[in-house]
Amino acid sequence: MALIYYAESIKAQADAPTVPDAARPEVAPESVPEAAALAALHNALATWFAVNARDLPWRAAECTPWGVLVSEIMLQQTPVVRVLPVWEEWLRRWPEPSALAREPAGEAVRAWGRLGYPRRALRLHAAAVAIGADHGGEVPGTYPELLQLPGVGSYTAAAVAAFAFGRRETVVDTNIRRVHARLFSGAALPSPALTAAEMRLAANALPDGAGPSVRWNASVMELGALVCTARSPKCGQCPVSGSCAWLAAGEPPPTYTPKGQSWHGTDRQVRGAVMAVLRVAESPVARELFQRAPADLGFEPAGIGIPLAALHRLDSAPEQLERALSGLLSDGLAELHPAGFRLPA
DNA sequence: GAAACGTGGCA
DNA sequence: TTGCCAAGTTT
Repeated sequence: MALIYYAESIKAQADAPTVPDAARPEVAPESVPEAAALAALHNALATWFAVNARDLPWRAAECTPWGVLVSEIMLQQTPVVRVLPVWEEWLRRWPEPSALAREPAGEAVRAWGRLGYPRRALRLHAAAVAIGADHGGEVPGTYPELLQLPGVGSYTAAAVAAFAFGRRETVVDTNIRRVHARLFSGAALPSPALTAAEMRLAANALPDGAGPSVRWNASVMELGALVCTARSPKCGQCPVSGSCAWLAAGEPPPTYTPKGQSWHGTDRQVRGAVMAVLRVAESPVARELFQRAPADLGFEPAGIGIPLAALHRLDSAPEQLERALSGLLSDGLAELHPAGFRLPA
């Protein structure tokens, strides 16, 4: 499968600068290497990427911008291996934005399956509707246009403009942040929140020219995913370990401890369990079914079964269930039908 | 700027 | 087993 990043004819060649000169600080806390050393890094990673890049379907030359957009939304906070089968099914079922826009939003949520953060499915559906209304059914190709779409933030807008349209953009995701932190800044991990200094650093590291910049963005991201990983990085396999500030500094430990996301016993867990029920339910689910164990009902609710039992094993307090249900309603992930709760129709 | 938002695999 | 972590966005 040919990767788009090697194609001679990148779809667009826009070279808009991503950071205005006025935004640059007098002194950057960390900076990229001088031009010759930076060019050597560009070449080293391009060579490494040509050999080691994963053969992902959204990187294929024949993948449409819509396919890239769907992949980028699905990949937000979600590992590649879990996205792959769902992405294939979505693109088979909805090969273009208009196909998805014609469906009820609830179908998008149902097809989202267990990818997590189901509001992404809702927003992707809304994005498909907006693409039909504002862009003639074609995924827009510029950063500001993409940024207007629901569920598309600064990372996704830059990624789609770069990887689907071949534009020179400052793409900064968690992988790129980590590689930059180690390679340029000598830190084990990036700061908890993305800073303006990081964006300047990333913009300064970008090679000139659309094609090289796309290749650089993709290869740094891939290096972070495969080699320069958060835990136990494989520095022995790293093509730029000789230039790594973190290695040169003796691999200092992180200067902060990330706060873990709590899960057990949270409203979030209850929301997830309720959504698991609604996704498999064949008809609206009465509130009573959420509150009483299936065994106590004296019958097996049609087409629900195991997810409902899982919900009851949580044994959440009534007010917690209530918070979850009302939250899902206000988020548009569920709606209240006379017969009970269901996915949005 | 902090907090909320799913899910499952791995150490 | 518990906690970390994964191609972030929104409020």
